[in-house]
Amino acid sequence: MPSEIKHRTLAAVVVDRLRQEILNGALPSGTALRQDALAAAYGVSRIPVREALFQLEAEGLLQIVPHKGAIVTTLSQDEVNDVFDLRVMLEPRLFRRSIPALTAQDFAHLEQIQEEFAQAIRAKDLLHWGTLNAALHSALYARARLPQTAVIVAGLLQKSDRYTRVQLSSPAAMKRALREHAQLIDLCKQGKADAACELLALHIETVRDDLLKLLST
Amino acid sequence: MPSEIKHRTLAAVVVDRLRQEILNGALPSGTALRQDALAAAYGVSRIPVREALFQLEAEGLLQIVPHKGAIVTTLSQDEVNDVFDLRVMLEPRLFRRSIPALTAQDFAHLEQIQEEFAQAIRAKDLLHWGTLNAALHSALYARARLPQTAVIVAGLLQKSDRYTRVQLSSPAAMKRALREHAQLIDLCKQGKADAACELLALHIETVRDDLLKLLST
DNA sequence: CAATTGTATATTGTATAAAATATTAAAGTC
DNA sequence: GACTTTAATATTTTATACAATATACAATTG
Repeated sequence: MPSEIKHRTLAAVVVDRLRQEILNGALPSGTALRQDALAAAYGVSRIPVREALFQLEAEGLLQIVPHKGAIVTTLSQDEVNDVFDLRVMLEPRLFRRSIPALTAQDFAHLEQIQEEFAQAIRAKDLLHWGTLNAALHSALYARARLPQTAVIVAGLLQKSDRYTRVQLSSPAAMKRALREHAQLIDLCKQGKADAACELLALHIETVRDDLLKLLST
Repeated sequence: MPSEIKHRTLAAVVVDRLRQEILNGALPSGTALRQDALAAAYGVSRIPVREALFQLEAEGLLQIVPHKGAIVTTLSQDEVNDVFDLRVMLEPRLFRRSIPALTAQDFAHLEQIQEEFAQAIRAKDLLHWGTLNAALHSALYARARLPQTAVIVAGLLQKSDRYTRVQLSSPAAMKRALREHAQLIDLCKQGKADAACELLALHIETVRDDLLKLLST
């Protein structure tokens, strides 16, 4: 049964696969997840499936009702607004503390993500686009040394990702994000923290507005 | 089985009891939790214990290392600062949206918590003090209709509670909190949102400063 | 003697099976 | 016919048993 080389726990493997399917939209909002079916699909018993479900509930992707089951959650328009408002508040705070401490290695990492980003756009690979977007934002905040905030923002990025990757497939929007990310990195290198943070807030609000425009139609 | 009146799932019962013990300080930071021992102590099998551990890890109270075990986490002084900074940013936002929508029933609930609060102070019952403090803050934000923020703040309140209830046992600090809570409720009733939010931020910062003073000595 | 390798033990991770609970359908009563 | 009760079924929850992994320590080798 062990198909992979890595010795991670099965529960962790199931978490990753289930999360991927939810974020992809393969398991849309409202889908009821039956432990038996998931266990059979992944070729494991129900114990690691249960543990995966609990973790994903903690991440906010599912809601578990005792003795009834797990369903994939949905975010209302108000909740989407809430998520992006929080991002506008929290991400610049991380960014400002991170900028002066970013190393050459960090910038190399950022450039690498940007490269993959551009490739994903060329290949119209919108599945990975969301993940890369979250990775780039996280990389910008790598040196913030605010672990509590970082964990919260990582969760918000994931929730955003779930919507942007499904809705925001327009090449124009993706290219604009790429351009703005490049500007953010440039401003970092120049140490222009104020301008960078201001642009970051605008960047997040731009994505939010694009998303809300699509959701309202 | 020391089961309660209601038949919740055993995992949920274990979660509550373990969390209580961690917040109380009965299980101090760094304590290694062995599944077998916990199962024996609570008279259940290891399955609900495991699920409880996973949930508490998601809450940030434990860290689980695969195949090694779970240990009770600790918060550095920087992390405590981070938590309180987040509270200062997020709680007034909830408060402002909640104030105009608070009902007479909400105020009755607040008064009730205040009464229990005062009783806890008189009885020097500092174990419940932290829980009541979190309950009162949450009640202030009951009508904010920002579910994502509410979940995050609830987590922050719990993390704060873990420290304030152990360290901040001074009757003077508790009485000051009681007085400031009363002022907050009064300002709400008068609809003075700006003043209320300003006082709330000061209130949180006051608790933070008291706590840091104790931690530094 | 230092380092490494092998073995014993303890602990966690997973599978299988039994118990508890909710849902559905049918039967009976008014 | 509508409503309640009750049996049947499906699903979740928990317990027990087994497998995998890590840790500690002894044994071996250079």
